Amino acid sequence: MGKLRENLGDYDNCGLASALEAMGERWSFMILRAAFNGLHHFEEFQAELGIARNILAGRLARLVDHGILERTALPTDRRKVVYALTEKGASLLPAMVALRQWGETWGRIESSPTLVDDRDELPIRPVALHAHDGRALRLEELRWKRTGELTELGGHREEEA
Amino acid sequence: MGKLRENLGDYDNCGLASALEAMGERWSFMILRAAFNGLHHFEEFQAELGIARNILAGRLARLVDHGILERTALPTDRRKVVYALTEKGASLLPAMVALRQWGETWGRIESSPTLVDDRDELPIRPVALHAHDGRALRLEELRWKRTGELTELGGHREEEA
DNA sequence: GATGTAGGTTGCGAATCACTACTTATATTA
DNA sequence: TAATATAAGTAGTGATTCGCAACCTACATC
Repeated sequence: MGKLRENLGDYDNCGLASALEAMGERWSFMILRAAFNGLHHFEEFQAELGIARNILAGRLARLVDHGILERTALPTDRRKVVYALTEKGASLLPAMVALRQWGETWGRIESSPTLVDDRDELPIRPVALHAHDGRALRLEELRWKRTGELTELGGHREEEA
Repeated sequence: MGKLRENLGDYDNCGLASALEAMGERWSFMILRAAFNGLHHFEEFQAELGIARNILAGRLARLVDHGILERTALPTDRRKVVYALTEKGASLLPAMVALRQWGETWGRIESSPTLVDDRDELPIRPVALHAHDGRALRLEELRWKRTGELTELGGHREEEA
């Protein structure tokens, strides 16, 4: 078996590291969740999450820096600042929901509100991986394709004894 | 070891907070990614990620505590320890891939290897949210349903000025 | 003008991270 | 068998970040 692997920790080449660079800090995902739930103001986030104010200020600034939130001063009340999800921020929804579903499935979560389709109020499907034709894919059915080479994913490598 | 920090909110008994409790620390997702890529040993993780040894030891112990990795001593070489993904750990794949895809889409990632269907080597679909019948859902088509009540998601609240 | 509100910043102790050296147990080699 | 190498950690040490509370500034309201 080839020893070809991805170069982990290489920020230039790894989307996961890049995502974590923006979202990997403590509270970032909870802030995003609050934003998805319609919160827009510093004091709202602070009250809802119970996060320390300096930490919240730092996180919001970072999320704005990364283009996940957009910061706008409200013209009707110049004290107020609106933090709104950008398209980039909103596109984190599948990742966030996948994480949330995982937590619900495996954690001791009692009764969380469920994400439902607005049209029929039926719960959405669990987030899963799908082939180009829509088939659901399991771990064993996946590979990395790296410009001509193939690497097994999730497989066991022999111990070189 | 364990939780010296306060828990993230207990935000509505939220699955997201629960997931972050297990996976929210620095390096956890990168370790998981390495595990998905077939790494099994302490030294492999350490060399690949360049993470400090004490931090790695702590993270691995935590992931084992949370049932994401399973720790087994290798009988053929009693120095070696195998860290393997559990079912719970493996079920983080959609969340991880969603994060990764987001990072690839929005970051300045050059050329990552692509996840492909093992059967036809075609790239998998971007992770997305789907209704019970398989329709793709956008943010505007979603609501929280909370045992009887409905909460708008992503909507604007009125400024109570 | 006085008071309240929104969105921060500052200081400081506690907790965590990261770098390096050390340890312990096992395996391999001479 | 002794010497050396390997695997998986621990321990000591600073640097960094977190979290709490108090404070500050601009604006709005009374």
